[in-house]
Amino acid sequence: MGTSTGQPTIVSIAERAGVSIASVSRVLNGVGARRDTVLKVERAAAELGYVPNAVARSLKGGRTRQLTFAMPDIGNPVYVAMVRAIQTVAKAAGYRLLLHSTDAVVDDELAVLRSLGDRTSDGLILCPIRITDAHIEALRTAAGPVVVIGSLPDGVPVDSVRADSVAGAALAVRHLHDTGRRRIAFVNGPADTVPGRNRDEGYRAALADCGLVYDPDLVVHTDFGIESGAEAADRLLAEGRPDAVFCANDQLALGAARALHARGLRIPEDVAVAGMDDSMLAQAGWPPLTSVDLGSTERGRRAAELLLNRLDPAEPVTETATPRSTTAPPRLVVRASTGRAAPDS
Amino acid sequence: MGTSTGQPTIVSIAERAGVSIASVSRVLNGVGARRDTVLKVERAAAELGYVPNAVARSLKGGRTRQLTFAMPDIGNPVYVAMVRAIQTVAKAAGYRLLLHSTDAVVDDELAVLRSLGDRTSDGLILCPIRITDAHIEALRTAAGPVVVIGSLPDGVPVDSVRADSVAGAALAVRHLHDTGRRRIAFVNGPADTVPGRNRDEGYRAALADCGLVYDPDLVVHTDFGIESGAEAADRLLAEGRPDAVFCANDQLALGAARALHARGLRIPEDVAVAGMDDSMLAQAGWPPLTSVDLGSTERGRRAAELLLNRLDPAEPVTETATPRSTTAPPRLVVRASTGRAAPDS
DNA sequence: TTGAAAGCGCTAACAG
DNA sequence: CTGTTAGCGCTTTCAA
Repeated sequence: MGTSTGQPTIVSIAERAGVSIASVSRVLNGVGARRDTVLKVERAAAELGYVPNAVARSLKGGRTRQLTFAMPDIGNPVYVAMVRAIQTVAKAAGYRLLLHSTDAVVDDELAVLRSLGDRTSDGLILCPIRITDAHIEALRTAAGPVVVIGSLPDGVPVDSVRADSVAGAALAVRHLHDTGRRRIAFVNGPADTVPGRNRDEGYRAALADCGLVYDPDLVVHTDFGIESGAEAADRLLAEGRPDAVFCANDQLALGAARALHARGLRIPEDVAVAGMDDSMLAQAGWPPLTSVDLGSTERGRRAAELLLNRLDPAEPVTETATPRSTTAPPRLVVRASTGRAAPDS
Repeated sequence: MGTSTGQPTIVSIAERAGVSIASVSRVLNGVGARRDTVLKVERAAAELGYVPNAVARSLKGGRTRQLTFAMPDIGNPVYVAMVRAIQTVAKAAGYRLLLHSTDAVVDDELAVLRSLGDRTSDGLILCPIRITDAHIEALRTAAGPVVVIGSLPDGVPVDSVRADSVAGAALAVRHLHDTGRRRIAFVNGPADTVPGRNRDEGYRAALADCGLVYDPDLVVHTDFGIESGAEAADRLLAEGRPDAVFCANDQLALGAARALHARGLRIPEDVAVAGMDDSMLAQAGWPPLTSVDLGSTERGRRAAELLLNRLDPAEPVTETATPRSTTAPPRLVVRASTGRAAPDS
């Protein structure tokens, strides 16, 4: 029965070409071989429709040429931007991208970290929603290179890429002040997350900077999402009489805009609205949303580059290697939602 | 010097536990073993922090427990919805998800199909932008199970999941007619794609159904994207005086809405706007967009299920197996952008 | 119940 | 330049 069923392997090629499997391997990898050997092997491979088995290669070589990206929720435009950037860099370097949605479940994030040990991928980019002691421990003992998108405490030997949401929030608040707003409300995300705390810090700092006082009636913490933004804005409108609403992300801002529209308030004449992330959503609404770009794309790109760099044989991961950390600068993108206030206001 | 460096393997465990690697494997796989053997092995494994090497397992078992999803552009909310659904199903079944952005490049799609032969993943979900003869050929000779999200010609032995954009477009047009519109413009995507043709078909059929005549001045073909939608709407407004604009996806609709706002036209009082896909964008704008849900999530889910079913050892892929095809029913989601026309119009 | 050994498909060291 | 062979880490006969 000659050749057995199934996919062709180097053995089938060797048989067909009448050479050894070693020669097949050499030809296929472009290592030296006699002209007619090359020809025979190439012909046999083509006739058989041979495709090298990547799994066998990985086992032998110890590398899968796969990268893993784990983030809380692929439904969030911010993570989509990251995926896109990472995929682009990975593809260019000949790596495949493995996607993991953790649904913001801590145990899931830890499981992903541990699963680095199964050698399924050569490295991991992790975007945790929160960093617990368990995270730190898992990061210390990770079985392979990891890059974290987010803020890590000092002393954790892991590369990271950060957003500067303190500065970002400040950019937005100052811009609102510059365009004449004095009662700047703030719809923030959960208070117990790193980004939440940072944005709050930026908001307060910028207020002080502009000579405005912090008014608790003008601040709401909620979870992310359009509905939450609408509810939060409703509450603020009733209590605080703001002339601007600054939101911790674009979804919240879109929700706030909806609430304003529903009340017949004009944006930006009556109330200005600004968001954060400058996701694709910022341009979706009406009026287009002023937003602070925290560099999602840039962070994804840099994270992928850092990781690939660690995978580069020239720069092996050593316990003693100093962790590298870069911060993507925020950028204010001004659109119609924060035009000048109406003169009579 | 005793145990060598690197990750622990079954060999290190065997040494430590004082048993053979076969016993280690058995214990780790829950196959019968004496009580104290089990204990010894489990202790050694725990102490060493052993994680099974998935690559070696794959080589032995011939399955990677990975699925590949290839689509044109992860930036498009429709594909994000699919990724999300696929990831959920895959995760539940113990499969990882490999993501491939083809950037709508045909050669890239074909390369992905061919790469099925490298055994990197057990199956492929492909969402092609267009189906060429080369696609058909590659699908016929695919080295593993494939599910196509899109419309395949008869006779191609591949499972597929389709959207019914003909019926979907008709739903929207009839709804616009029902709410009193009579000059219903249509901003469609490229004419040379299957979805483009289908939507056009649905539009024409529904017009006829409603007793309206097809007016070329009310139809524009463009590519997808917010800007394109705005430009198209501008052109239509100048030439056709429509009282409704139906768009082939939500991005176009958002663009159209922007153009209307910019001209001071009210939505829906002066002009109604409807989109397609019912993506997250539909709820982002103001007013919230009426949109036809073509079942992106549903299609992703079904595609993943079909694929997993083919991977199930009980139902092996046979050349003679009849390809299965399901169609996700469209659903009209009515929101404020298509409220009744102003009585005086 | 256990151990020895074969083998998944490939690469690379070593002889010839 | 070419063939033989060992081995990547694991599962799975086959004997003992």
